[in-house]
Amino acid sequence: MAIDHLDGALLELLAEEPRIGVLEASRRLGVARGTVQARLDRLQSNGVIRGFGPDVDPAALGYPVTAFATLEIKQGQGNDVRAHLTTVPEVLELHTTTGHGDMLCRLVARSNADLQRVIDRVVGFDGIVRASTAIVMENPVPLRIIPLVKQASED
Amino acid sequence: MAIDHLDGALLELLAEEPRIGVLEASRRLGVARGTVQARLDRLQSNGVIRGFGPDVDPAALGYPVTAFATLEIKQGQGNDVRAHLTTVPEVLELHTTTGHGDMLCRLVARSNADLQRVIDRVVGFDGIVRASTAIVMENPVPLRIIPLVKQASED
DNA sequence: TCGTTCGCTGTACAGAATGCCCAGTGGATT
DNA sequence: AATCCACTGGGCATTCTGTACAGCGAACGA
Repeated sequence: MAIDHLDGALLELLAEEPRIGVLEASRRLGVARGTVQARLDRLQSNGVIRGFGPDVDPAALGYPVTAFATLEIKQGQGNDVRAHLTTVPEVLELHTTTGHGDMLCRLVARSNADLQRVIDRVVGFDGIVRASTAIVMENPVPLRIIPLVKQASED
Repeated sequence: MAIDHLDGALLELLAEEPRIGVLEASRRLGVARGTVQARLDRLQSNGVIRGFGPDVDPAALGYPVTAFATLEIKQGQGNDVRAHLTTVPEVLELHTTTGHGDMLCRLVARSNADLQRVIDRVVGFDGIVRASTAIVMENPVPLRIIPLVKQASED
C-alpha cells in the first residue's frame, strides 16, 4: 500500500497523458512493460487508483456556477436528507462533517438565478433546518492529487 | 457544446468502464466506430471532457482524513495566500467564494493529529486572519457527474 | 551460507485495437 | 436542386494488449 518512487512516477505520467498505453508508459519510465502492468494492477487492486473516469467539466455542460452549501440537519433526519440530495443531479458531492451535525455539499447551476432554483430544491426538504451558501468565484487550485502523490512516494 | 443523447450515453459508458476502447464503445452504443471517435474528439476539444486522469484515492495513499477549511483573508493578500496554499500538497482544492472575501479549501491528512499539522501549515501565513475547519466524517455522495450529464443530455 | 521467494527484465506470439482513409447514404439547410 | 453534414461500413498497415516463459539479482528466513 505504500507508494514507491516508480508508482509515483507512473501516476504522474498517467495524470499528464491519460490516454497513454502500458507499452508507451514503460518506455517513458525506462522499465519493462510487465513491470508497468504489474504496478498498474497492484495500484488498482490496492484502491489507490479508483478508475480512469472521464473528467467532465460541468461548465462545458452548461453549468458554470459552482457553490458550496452548508446544511443544518434536524436530528435523526440524516439518512432522509442523504437520500434526498442523491436525487438532485446538481448535487455533485456531499459530505457529513463535524460541527453542528452538518453537511457540506457542492452544487452547480446554469446561472446565479438558476442556483436559486437548485438551492430551493435542495433545502425544500423537511429534514433541513437551514442552509448557508457560498458561491465560488475563482478556483485557483483545481482538484489535484499529484503533489500529494509526490509526497507519498518519497517515503 | 450541447450534449445530445449519444454523447450522454458515451460519457456514461466511459464513466462505468473507463478502460474501454473506441471500438468496444461503438459496439455497446450500436454506432459506427468513426462516430464514437468523432464524438470523443468533439467532447475533448469542447472541453466537456478535460481528460482521463487516474482517480487516485488519498485514503489509499495514507491520507484518510479529509477536511474543509474556510479561510478569512486579509484584504489584498489574496494572491499571496493562493501562492502559499499551492505549495501545500495536502491542499487538494482551493476556491475563492462570495461572503467575507473568503476561501474554501479541501485538505487531507494522515490522521486527526496530522490534520493539526496541516492546518498549522495552511494558516501559518500572514495573509490568513482566521480559519474554521470542518472534518469530514462520511461521504454519502462521492464526487459524481453522471446524473448531471444525464440531465444535460435530455435537452 | 544455502535455498526460496519476489520483483524486474527481455522476449515471443496470436489476437485485437488504433489511426487513417474512402465511398455511399439520408436528413437538413440554403 | 444543390450542398453540407453526420453517420455508416469497409479496408489497410501499424501498434498495442494479454499472456506466457526463462533468467537474474536482491531480500529473507532457516
